[in-house]
Amino acid sequence: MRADAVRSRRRILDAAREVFLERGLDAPLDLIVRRAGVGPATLYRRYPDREALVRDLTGDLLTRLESAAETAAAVDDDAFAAVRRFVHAAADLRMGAAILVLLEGLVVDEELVLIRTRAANTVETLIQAAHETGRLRRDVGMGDLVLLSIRLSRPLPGGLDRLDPDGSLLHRHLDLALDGLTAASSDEPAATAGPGVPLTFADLITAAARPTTAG
Amino acid sequence: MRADAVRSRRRILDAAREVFLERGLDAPLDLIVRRAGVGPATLYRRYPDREALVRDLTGDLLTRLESAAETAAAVDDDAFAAVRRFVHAAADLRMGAAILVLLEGLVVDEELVLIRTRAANTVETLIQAAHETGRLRRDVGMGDLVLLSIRLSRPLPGGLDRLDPDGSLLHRHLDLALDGLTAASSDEPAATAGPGVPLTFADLITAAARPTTAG
DNA sequence: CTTAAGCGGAGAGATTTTCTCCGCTTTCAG
DNA sequence: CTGAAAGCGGAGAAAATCTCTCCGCTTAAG
Repeated sequence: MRADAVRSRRRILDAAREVFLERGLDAPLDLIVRRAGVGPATLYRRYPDREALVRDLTGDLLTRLESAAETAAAVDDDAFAAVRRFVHAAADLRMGAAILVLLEGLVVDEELVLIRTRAANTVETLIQAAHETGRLRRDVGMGDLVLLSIRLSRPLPGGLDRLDPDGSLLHRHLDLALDGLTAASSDEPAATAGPGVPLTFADLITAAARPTTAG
Repeated sequence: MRADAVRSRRRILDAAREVFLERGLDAPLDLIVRRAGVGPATLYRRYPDREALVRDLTGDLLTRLESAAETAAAVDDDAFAAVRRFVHAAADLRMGAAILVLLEGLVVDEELVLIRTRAANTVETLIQAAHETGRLRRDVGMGDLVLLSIRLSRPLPGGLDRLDPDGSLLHRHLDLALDGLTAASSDEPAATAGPGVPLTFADLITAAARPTTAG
């Protein structure tokens, strides 16, 4: 693959992630083209249709996500610290794009499902370990963490993103929120949230699966 | 005002809030019409242009928001509980719409600014009281709370909203996150987030103000 | 029961979006 | 350095979407 082609692909993928997050998966490709600073032909040449683009973007993000999970598991001794690291990394990748895109029902691709499963397993292991150390609330599951990461890292409308040009506010808010997910110790009055049911990754997938076959 | 007109207005306003949150302030009015289940003429008859709609929506939400703040202040003895109640109420109203709309630069209307200021003052009082009880972290300001409420209550793309048909998950996550905003007591190991600077409401306004006069 | 206010659908006109053709530029192997 | 193949961007036609109005029917309220 030629060097300039690689560059274009990266630009398009980055732009697509932002635009899809801001405007939804059916945003005009035109916007992506403009944000990427490439000509329309460059996009259409590589991706014959919208789905091809979505597929490539998903694969890209999932791969990076999985490697983030592995890094987190390898670097931190403490399981909760590893979870924390992973959530931050996921937010940096704007995992929301991967998830929403992945689950919009477009992807039946076996290879992607494989990557997804592998990433999910790695993270699940991390979370179980954190549960066992007692630092992570038992009623907080992977679904909760994923949702948290999606919500806090999603681009905001109305220029509010200017509040956080370098992402430091995002990470600060993530840290604060993560503190709310720690298990209450016996004498800690802070945790006022009642007990609940952990949200699993499978819950997310089920929810996002288009009700195509239903009815 | 005739009863069916009142009903139409309510439908349109509710639909507009959702659509603006999902697609941004320049979403097609057509979508709003469709979601509201009314004819296009019904919208255009009441609102000659987009701005009129935005203005009415903003006023509606801000008024309700202010009354939520007052209720919270009146009902709860504990200041932190009042803040908590207010944040939940704000999320129910999808405050995000009010804020984004307010701040997208459209509103120069004196009346709206007045309502906004009144609402902000009420909330600010609540927050200061919560700071003084020592239960709310000093480095968490109104801007942080507003942002949190916006982020957690914003509609999600890709069918993920099906996870939470009745809003209970939203409130659960809010509670968890709010627990992260409590002040660390001397022997509490949970709060790992380092100290930071509180985000004020003014910060939000400044950030969102369109750089119209700039340049 | 009258009457005026309000409603929704059809659709013309304007705008936006998709997608391709083609001449110019960049990469890279030899 | 040079040639050839791969890649690029802009212009713009065709299709799709969006805006906004006219008008005959329905509903509310006195």
